[in-house]
Amino acid sequence: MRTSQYLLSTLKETPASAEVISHQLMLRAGLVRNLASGLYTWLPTGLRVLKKVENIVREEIQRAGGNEILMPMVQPADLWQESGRLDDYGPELLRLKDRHQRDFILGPTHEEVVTKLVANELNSYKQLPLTVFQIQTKFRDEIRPRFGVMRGREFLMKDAYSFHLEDECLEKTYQIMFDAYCRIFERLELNFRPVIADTGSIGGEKSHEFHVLADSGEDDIAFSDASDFAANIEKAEALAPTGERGEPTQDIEKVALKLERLIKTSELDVKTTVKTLLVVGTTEEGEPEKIVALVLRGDHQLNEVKAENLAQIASPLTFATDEQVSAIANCHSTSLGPKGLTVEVIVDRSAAHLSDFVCGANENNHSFTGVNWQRDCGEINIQDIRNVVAGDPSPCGQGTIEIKRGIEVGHIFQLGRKYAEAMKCSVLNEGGKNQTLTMGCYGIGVSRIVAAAIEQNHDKYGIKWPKAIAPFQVAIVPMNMAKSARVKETAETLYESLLQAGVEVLFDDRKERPGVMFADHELMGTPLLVIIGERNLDAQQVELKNRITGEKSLIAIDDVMALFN
RNA sequence: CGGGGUAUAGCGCAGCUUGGUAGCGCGCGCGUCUGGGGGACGUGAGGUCGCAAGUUCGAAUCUUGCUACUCCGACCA
Repeated sequence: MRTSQYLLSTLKETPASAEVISHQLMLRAGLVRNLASGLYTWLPTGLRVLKKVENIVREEIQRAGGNEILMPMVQPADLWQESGRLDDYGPELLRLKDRHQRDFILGPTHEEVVTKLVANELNSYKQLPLTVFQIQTKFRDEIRPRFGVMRGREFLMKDAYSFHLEDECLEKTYQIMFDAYCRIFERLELNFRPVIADTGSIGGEKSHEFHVLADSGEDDIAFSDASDFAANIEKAEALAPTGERGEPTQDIEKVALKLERLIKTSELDVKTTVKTLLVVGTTEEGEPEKIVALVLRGDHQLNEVKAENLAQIASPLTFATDEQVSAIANCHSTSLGPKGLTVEVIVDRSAAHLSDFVCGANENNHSFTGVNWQRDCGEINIQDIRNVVAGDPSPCGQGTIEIKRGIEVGHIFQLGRKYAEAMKCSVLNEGGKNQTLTMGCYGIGVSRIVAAAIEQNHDKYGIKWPKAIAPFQVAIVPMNMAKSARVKETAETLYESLLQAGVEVLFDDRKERPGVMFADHELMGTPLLVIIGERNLDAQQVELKNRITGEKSLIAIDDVMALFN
């Protein structure tokens, strides 16, 4: 490709709307342009990268036994009614009507369609196991699109689905996919970690997320410093403190200060206090709303996913209103404490291990000191409801927890029979009886990977693409070609040879000054520049510059082609 | 959806407080010089100041309403 024919579209200045580095560089290097919130046009350079990522994903999923298919993006709402997700999925699901007023949705994922397909196509256990996948545009009406293509509303996703008669077989395919995912991210040269994950709205039993480590990531990942253990903080278990809880040594005493003031004004260690949160509990139909108290050590944070997963607590997690708080405790939420509450009290393991602790007194601006669970608070339910923090013992039993930020680029699930049952997806088994299938599903955010790769590979000059996904392998940068017939001829000849050899080459044939060309190619992250100038032509040499290492070297013109064999 | 911010040329911004000829830098066109790191000089093109209504002799500027974008929280590949 010649730059004179190419939509280069680089920007010297950073657009004000871009916050994270990958978004800034994607705009500056001319990879994408914004159309509306969360919607992006891919320009030639961006599309080249996107296609390369897509192809690596495709190759590895095919190698893992996947059959590529393509399902419609527009799906009948009936299908989602059948699986029960039409109501469950919420406003993220974009709903639309056709000219006959029939209800449709824009596909955020394809469990329904694929399960229906397989239910129709497969009759016998002999056809199992089966894995199908597609690489296709998804639409999710995100509450807050941000960070460019990192969280767009429309995005390119690889979604694979596997079908099995028995769970053991699903386990095997799950492992094959897990390995395929590792190979994909290794080929992309990304610094990634598979982590134990919550299954979220897709549902199911076992799940791993694949995270690219980057400070701009939106998830917290908990790692062990001594083993392979890694989990999304949503799912990382906080172990109960070891040893026996201390015996009460103090009498309970009321202090005329709220907890917050007490911590600020005295030597009181926040780790000897507990905080109490009131949330909405689950109720049977017709019952009045129920409130549940959650108690955590003062320095710990509530893990909302863990709380939601408890049977007593309504999902999504909802905090009690000020009115509900005063109805139950006759005080502000800042003076709540577990002693004397009439609602169910769920206490985090660490809070439950305290003795002689300090808490709110359920009376405005008053606290208790010297409180003890058994003696003062009666029946409590002990659960793991907090976020792990750096320094906690790892739940795997080895080492301590470290926390890093990650970008979720892949997620694999063992779905089990949830969708197969709802969509009546079954085959005849060896005994000639109908048997419902069990399923796995495996997603990769293809467009998000492009942004994640930039987050991990850039410097002050621009993008430093991993080799496998650079938009061009090499750029030819002639010095003052307009004035030097020799430079022009050398550049043209080399360009033709590279094209012949099937090398992805960008020939910068613009009448630009060298600085402009260098800046553009460094911004775009082309891994190798071949610089052709009068200076070296007498010796029949050209200069090579490596974008990643910054190394420059001279090489004989005749040896350039050998670099690409 | 809640809470902030912004909207003036392709991009980055000033002007608005105190109403009166729409500006700067980059980019873009043309010309000359220059030619190994976003060069210089000259000369041009490009804007119904987000939209609508109001106040006023007069609105980018004041008032009201709307819309879009964006940042912080809940959702997720």
